[in-house]
Amino acid sequence: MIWSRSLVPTLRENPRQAENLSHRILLRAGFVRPLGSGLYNLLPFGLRVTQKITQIIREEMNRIGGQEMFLSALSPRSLWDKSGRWDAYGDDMFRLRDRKAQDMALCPTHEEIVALIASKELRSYKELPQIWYQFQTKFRDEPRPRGGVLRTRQFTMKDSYSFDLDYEGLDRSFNLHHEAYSRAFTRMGHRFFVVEASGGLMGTGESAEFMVEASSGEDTSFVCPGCEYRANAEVAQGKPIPAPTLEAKREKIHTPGLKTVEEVAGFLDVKPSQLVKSLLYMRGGKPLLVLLRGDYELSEEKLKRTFGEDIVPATDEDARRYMGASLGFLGPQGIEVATYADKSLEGSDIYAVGANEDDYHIVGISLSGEANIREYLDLRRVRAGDICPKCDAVLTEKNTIELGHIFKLGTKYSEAIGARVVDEKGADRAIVMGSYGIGIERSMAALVDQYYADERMAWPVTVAPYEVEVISLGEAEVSSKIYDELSEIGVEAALDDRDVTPGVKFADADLVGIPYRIVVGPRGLKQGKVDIKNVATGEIITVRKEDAATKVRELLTKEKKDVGSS
RNA sequence: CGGGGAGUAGCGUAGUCCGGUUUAACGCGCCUGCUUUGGGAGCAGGAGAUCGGGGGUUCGAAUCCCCCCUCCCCGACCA
Repeated sequence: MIWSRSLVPTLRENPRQAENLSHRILLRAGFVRPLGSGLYNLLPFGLRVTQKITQIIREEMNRIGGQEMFLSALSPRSLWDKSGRWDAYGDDMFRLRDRKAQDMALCPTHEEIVALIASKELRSYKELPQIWYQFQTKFRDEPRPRGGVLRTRQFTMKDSYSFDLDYEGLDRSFNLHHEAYSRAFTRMGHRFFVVEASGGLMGTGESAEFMVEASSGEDTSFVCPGCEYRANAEVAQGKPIPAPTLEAKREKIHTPGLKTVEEVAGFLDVKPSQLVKSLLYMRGGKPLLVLLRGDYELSEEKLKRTFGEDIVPATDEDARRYMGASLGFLGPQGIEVATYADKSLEGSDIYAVGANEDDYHIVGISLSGEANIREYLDLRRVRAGDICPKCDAVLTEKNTIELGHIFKLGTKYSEAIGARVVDEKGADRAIVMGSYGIGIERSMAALVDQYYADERMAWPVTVAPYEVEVISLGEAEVSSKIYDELSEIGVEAALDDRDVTPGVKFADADLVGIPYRIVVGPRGLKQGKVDIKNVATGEIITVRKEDAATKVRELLTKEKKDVGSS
């Protein structure tokens, strides 16, 4: 790569719209350019990094027997009607109409497509298991794209799908993906960890996410410092922080207009943890009351997983009809409504609650005495400070970027689309599926978060846009000779031959992050020598100019081996 | 969708509150020439803007009023 003839549009200043680190650096280094909200163009350097990421994943997918395909990004509505996702996807799906007025979707994912292929092409259990994968542009009309390339409306995904006869087979395919992902992310240089996760729109099977800690991360993970427990905030469990027991006689108190936990607790002079939040929901036309300790938040995700997707918050009218009071003054006593409590309330019995009468609360009520609780469930969102569910350490909260997600689907899509095979007894069975995804551009951004330090980037050698950059300080002849030698021995080199001052070249090199640097300048050449710098460590070695190329290759070979084995 | 912020030359900004001395300014970048070259060079000259769009008020609008669009951040939402 000859710099003077290439497009590497670095920026001297921070672009106004870029607030988070990885976005700012990718922009300034000339890797990406925005096109619209959640839309990006990958420029040459950005493309090279994503191609290397892609190739690593491809190798690891092939290693577990994955077969690469390339599926259509455009698909007819009928397929999505079969799975119910034409409706379920809502506004997140890009839809369009063809010239014959047929509804089409720009695929946000490809379960339906692969299930269709399976339904047409797979007949017998003897053809299983199969793993199919692809690198594809996905389209999702996200409500709020953010973080540059971290969450976009069009992005590249490695998605794969496994097809097994039974759930034991699915476990094997799932584990194979777990291994492939671990190897792939390790080779890319990610310092990742794996968390328990939830499936969201995909379904309800077991799933795990591969996370990287990052300041700009938009996911929250809880990590136990004492054991191996790691979970996405959506599913994380924890033992509540113990709350002091409320010492109070039962008393009804006038609390006009006070609805929030802070207002009520402050007025009643109790701790938020001594208050019960009574949250009314409606499911299938029937009311359902959820009780929660005042200092915790409900997890909508857990609520839906426990009671079903159709559960919705009650309106004020619902509250009046079933509870006899407005939202904000509800309590668990003296009512007929089905009541469930979060486990955070188990630690104590006496609490302050809404009186089920507008503008009144009751202090000192006994849940065991007056509330008809059907079951104690895990319904709250865990907080930093909660106790690990598996040991006694205190959980810590981390901002994370989700690199990949592996997910046990089961037969949801194979049933819907009719992907079936006969088993060894000749009986017809729905194929058991799994689905697995890695966001490619996001993986690049996450690496910036991990490897940008001290005002400079240093990509891991396995994914760097180029392996070594030759900086010519007015020494065109020697520089291009070294560059040619590097190219000949198979090292990916960039030659900065521009007619600009040294400062500009060094500044751009710091942004672009090529991990090795050969500086060819008059100072060293007096002794016939050049400098080789390892950008990440800052270590500089001086070698004879004739030896520069082979020395760099040697360093690279060693480092690549280290990355692969770590 | 709720809340906040921002659109002025390729980029970063000032000017906007309080309309007119601004032919819309400054830095960087860009072009030409000379000098310079181990961390974002110096001098001289030059090009580049219908001030996000539309409408209105006014003798006069980047500046005031109305409508619209776009982008960013927080939240809701989200394989």
